[in-house]
Amino acid sequence: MAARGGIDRFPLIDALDQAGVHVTEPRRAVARLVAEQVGYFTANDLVRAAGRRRLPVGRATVFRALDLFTALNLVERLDLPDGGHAYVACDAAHHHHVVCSACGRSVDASDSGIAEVVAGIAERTGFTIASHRLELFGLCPECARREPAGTPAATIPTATMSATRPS
Amino acid sequence: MAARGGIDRFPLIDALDQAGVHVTEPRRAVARLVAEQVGYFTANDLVRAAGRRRLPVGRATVFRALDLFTALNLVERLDLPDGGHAYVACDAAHHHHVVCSACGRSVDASDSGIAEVVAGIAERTGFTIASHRLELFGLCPECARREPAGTPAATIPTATMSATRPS
DNA sequence: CACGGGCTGAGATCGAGTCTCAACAGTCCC
DNA sequence: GGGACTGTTGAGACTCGATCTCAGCCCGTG
Repeated sequence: MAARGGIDRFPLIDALDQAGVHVTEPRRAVARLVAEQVGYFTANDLVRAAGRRRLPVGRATVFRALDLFTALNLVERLDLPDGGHAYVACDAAHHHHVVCSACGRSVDASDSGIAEVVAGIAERTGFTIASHRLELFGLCPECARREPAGTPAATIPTATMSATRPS
Repeated sequence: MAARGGIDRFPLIDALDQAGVHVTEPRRAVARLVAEQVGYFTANDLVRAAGRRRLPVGRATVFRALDLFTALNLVERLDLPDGGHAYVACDAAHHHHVVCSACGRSVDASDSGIAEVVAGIAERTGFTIASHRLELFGLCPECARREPAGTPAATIPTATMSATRPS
């Protein structure tokens, strides 16, 4: 529930504009829904949310918009351990996410230092590394405080984050 | 199926044994199939392979066996860049995978250096990182030689990883 | 030998994501 | 101002990977 009720200008929408993509009403609606999500969300979450609020967006359009956002690096795709997929809104710059497996919140983490690790692995294996993905999961400060280590109360399945980027 | 003279013994099967799990014929069959795979494979690859060779394994059993193997860390689950899922057989020790996107071969890579990166991220974000996973995609030395950088892997022979999947 | 628990297979079912296609909207050109 | 064009949309059918159900079977145990 981020900035709501304001003019329809979100970073997301600005970015669409800048990317030379048509900013249509359905896309705006999806962008708004994305901006309101806390933590990660699935495509179906958006479809349901849109339906609940009678927004003018069809299911296919939600998927298309998410594809578009993903292509523009405005949202990042998560791979849940259960095989499903989810998304998180984020900056366009390449980075990784640390996902709280209790509340689902996701925080950006720069990948400082990983480049060297990747380079090292490339050298050792002889592979030409085209992209990498780093997945981190654990507990955010709040949840860690609420559930001292060891409490298996986490209801949300451990989400694994993946930011695949061409290197 | 090759070695028919004697009891089939694979590291996989030994591990099942040690884990106190029943080593049944279907599980043995799945283990054998897994051991025969080159590179990564999907659950469906195994199902098809089993069917092709008339092995006594049902679809559900393949999935169950893979779950079991995954739980025992005998097999690692990969999230392919295209959102699909695959598996690779591997050691139980923690490590990472470098996957060739042309031939599908997967090589283990020690995670030297990543621990520091993860620690740094944990410190910066305040998260308690429970686990991490790093996956690297690129070209193995052979494929890189065959397809010099820049050449789009138009004719991917075996496993396709980013484009279409054989139907 | 009888019993009980775990494992199995076949098929039904679920559900995420894709594809098709006609209709529509916004933009550009004349 | 009008017409044409291109890109977008929505509804729903469809695909296909994955899971669930459930009765039957097998193995180890007492």
